Amino acid sequence: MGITIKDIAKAAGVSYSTVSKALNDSPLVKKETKQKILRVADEMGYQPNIAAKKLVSNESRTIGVVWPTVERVALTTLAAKINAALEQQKYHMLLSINPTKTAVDLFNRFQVDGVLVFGEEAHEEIISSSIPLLYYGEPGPATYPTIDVNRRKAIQLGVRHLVQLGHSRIAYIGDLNPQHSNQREKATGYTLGMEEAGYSHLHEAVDSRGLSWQAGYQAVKQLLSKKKPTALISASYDLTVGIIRGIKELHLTIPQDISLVSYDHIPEMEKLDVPVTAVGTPVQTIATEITNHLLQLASGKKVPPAILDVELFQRQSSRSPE
DNA sequence: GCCCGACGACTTAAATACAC
DNA sequence: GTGTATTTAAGTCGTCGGGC
Repeated sequence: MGITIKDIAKAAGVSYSTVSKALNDSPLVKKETKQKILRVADEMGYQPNIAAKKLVSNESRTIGVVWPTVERVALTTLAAKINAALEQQKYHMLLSINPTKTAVDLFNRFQVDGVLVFGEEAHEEIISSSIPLLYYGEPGPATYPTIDVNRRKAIQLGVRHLVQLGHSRIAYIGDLNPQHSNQREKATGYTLGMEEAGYSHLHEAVDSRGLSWQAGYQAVKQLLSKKKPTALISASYDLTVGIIRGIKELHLTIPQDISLVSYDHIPEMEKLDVPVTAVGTPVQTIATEITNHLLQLASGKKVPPAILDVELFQRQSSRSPE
């Protein structure tokens, strides 16, 4: 059993009602008394009991997040930003790495105020929840709202950028599994971008069969053993890490021998061996939008589906072909 | 199956203590 | 007597276990 306001009341020599008021910054408690109570609470390591608060306020100020993988850097960055945004609103975040249905059931039992589902894979199970759910990425059941990045437009932007630089032999490396609709969107963006530029005949999409750095490494080796594109578009940050490694091992340089544009608009792109041109929605914007949506859902409001606009952030990895 | 009490945090109204 | 600070008591919330 942890420290309760009754323990603090006893230690501070006041009633628990006064402790409650002091902890909630009530003007009905004298400044000196309030400071003393806060000091005692701090010394005793007091942490409010979320379950008890929920009984009174009917809100836990906690958001559950169904976490698909701990391996993807872009998602880890996004989760950290969401956590920071929720903290600013005095909310807490709980992560579950259980399968979606198990995690949602668990969060229902914990009575969190809302649940964010990272839809990285197709949702075959029908999830039912009395708590508001928000899906990011892969859409969930039609009854729940979805927020996503315009992935198709992002990759199209990348193709346009490379075409404007003078590239025509532009290849794409990404997960081409038709069951993953958000990955399919990126591949469609590539196809449309190539069509728009009149380069359909140069279309070269390589299935990385996953989004890990290893997948990117294997895919780029496979591609460059047969073809010699002047530019590459990668479908994710992790793939990009593997692609850079593969290109380096083949004694090619970025961007002199091959230009590179990557999906995932995250600050980590700046820190790679070669700072990489990125397309997508800035991760901070995604985090802010997701947080706003979650808090609206938690307060009982309805939110429409949202598709976030994208941008291109040019760095050293892309330039005109030599 | 129904009722009741307990759990912890919180609110509120009423009562009390104390200084001026 | 008045005003301020604090205490007391009661009630609320959802869930669970125990007693009848």
